[in-house]
Amino acid sequence: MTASAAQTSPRKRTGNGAARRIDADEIGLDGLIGHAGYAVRRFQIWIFQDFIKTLREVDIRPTQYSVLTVIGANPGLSQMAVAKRLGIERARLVHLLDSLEERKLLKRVKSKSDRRSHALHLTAQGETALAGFKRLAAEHERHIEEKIGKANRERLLQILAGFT
Amino acid sequence: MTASAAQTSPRKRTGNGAARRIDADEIGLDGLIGHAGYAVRRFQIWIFQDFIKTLREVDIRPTQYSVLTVIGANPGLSQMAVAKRLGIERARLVHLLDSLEERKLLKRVKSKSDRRSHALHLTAQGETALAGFKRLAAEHERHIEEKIGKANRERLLQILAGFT
DNA sequence: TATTGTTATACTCTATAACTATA
DNA sequence: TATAGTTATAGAGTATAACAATA
Repeated sequence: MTASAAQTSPRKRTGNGAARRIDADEIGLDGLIGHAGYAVRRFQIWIFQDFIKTLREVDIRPTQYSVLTVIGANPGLSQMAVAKRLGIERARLVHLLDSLEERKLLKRVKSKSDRRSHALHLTAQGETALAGFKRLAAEHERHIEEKIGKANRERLLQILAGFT
Repeated sequence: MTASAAQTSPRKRTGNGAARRIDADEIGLDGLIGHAGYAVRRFQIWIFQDFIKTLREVDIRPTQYSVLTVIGANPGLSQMAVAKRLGIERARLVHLLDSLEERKLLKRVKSKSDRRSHALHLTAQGETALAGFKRLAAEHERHIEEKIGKANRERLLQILAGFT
């Protein structure tokens, strides 16, 4: 990690030293270089944008995908359990589930053992749809591989395994 | 950082098999494991929370820090240039600058060469304050090292260097 | 015509608090 | 009492569109 991030780009000579237009790639980041948080944030934005674009045809966003995947793998989970596992506020999960339920991808079933809670299940339609979402998500992962390299993606997953 | 994040927790025996309470760390993520986006997003949330906590005493958030750092390293930048460089919407930057200007950390100076634009500068007070913010930010980076290891943090920065 | 800074609107997400029905 | 789900609200943050001043 060196101190300067400035990629060289052709200097524009305008004849007016003071007013020269400065391109974004000429601007130094100074202390921001070497900040893991900044790099991770920019990378995360890139990843989400690619995910959203790749799954646009099915109108599924990253959080919706994570909710469906976890319920698919653990049928009968309560809303609290899903919220805790994914780090989503339970108040926010209510709305996420509302929209997924309206789209007939999952259903809330009254729990018999604890009548306060709902058991969450994918519908048959939801199971089928999720399989399609997963194929598109795999395509998205390949985009990441193309961007940073297969080995780097693997290494990244190893480094961050503790945060899942 | 091992492959499994599950901390073992005492199983709760209720005598009611069907209704047993499921702890968050018992829930499988299925397809989410192996998704770079999910791991990166969780990591990014952890980093931002630690940054906000570490710089709470000076009331500076990650985006504010990045704006001050870039202006400090490139005095006289226009709002458009800062917005482009950091990937912030120019409409959003207006409000960010408003609050930083109210706090006397920076000032907008009318550009003489292009009277549409403002040249951004730190105030003397802003320079001094930024030095303190940088010390706290460095402390935050050490937290990351403690969390994932020094070598892994370095490797991460290398992998993501292209996104800054 | 195009660009800079600004204002405004809508939608996503986070963070809380409070309410209800249960436990 | 405490918990699960819900509703509501406020503040970030993102995404747009439109406007005035200026290029």
